[in-house]
Amino acid sequence: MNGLTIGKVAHSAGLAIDTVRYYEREGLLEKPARSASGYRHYRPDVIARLRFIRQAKDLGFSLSEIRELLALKVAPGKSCADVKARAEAKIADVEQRIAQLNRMKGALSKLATACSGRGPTSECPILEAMETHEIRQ
Amino acid sequence: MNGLTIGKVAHSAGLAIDTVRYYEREGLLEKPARSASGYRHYRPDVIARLRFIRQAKDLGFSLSEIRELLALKVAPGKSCADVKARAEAKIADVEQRIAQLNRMKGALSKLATACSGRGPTSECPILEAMETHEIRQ
DNA sequence: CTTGACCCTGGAGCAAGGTCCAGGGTTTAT
DNA sequence: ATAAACCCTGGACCTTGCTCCAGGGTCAAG
Repeated sequence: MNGLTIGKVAHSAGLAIDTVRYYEREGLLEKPARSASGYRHYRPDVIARLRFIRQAKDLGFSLSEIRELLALKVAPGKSCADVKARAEAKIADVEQRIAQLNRMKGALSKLATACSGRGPTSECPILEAMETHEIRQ
Repeated sequence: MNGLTIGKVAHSAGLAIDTVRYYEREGLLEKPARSASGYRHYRPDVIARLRFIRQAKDLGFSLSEIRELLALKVAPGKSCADVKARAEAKIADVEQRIAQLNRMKGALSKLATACSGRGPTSECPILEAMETHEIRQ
């Protein structure tokens, strides 16, 4: 057995083996080939996929949102307009998140510089950010 | 009873009443005043606080991270350098997230324009983003 | 040819973050 | 003065996203 076993891909992606099997069950990963003895055998590109999943999760996407992101691909020929529309919706969502994070960053910077300054600063500048716009509808 | 009851603040923040009580138990919200009959009675600024919590959660912060963010305030006089250091650490984290999201956005844009073009596009351009850098340590 | 490191399945268990009663008071509109 | 709409507490229950066995094969090194 000289290929990519589950232990190897899990390790390269920084995940537990059980997590990889869990993602397979949840449909985030397609079922891999099996060796004669039943061992899972992966193609090298699943590692990138697993890393993507991990990072998207850290960014606050749920597994079903990630499933949708991964499903967005140009299946040559059909439903092209549909793919485009969905991609654009995701882009809008991502932009909202970025905007929120920028507001939060602004508040944090204000807080960080408040110390050096002298005047009284607002009790909790964090709350001044994020006042407008919503995420996820 | 003409003040802000739990139902009113929950509704204005877009949360369920039970969730507001839950946040109180978890220490994200300080205990409000009570009416003679035991009803919670809030000051108007909790609404901003609740909205902040909701949005930070949507951005992928856990309740304990949010608790830390809310605790960052200039307590006049002491531990100022400490507050500053913690704020700067949060800023770095936020910047990482923004960078990740920008990469994801780039991949999505590529995907959205791929349709209009003609050449064969990579099977799943999403995976090309996010290749580098980690979030949360 | 055995010992240790891996892999398999199925299912229980767990932490976070809510959500939902039951059972019982309070307020307000009519 | 009574129904409808709220609020209270305490505790059970639920969904997500893992994580951890038990019980049993497989593979590589010495």
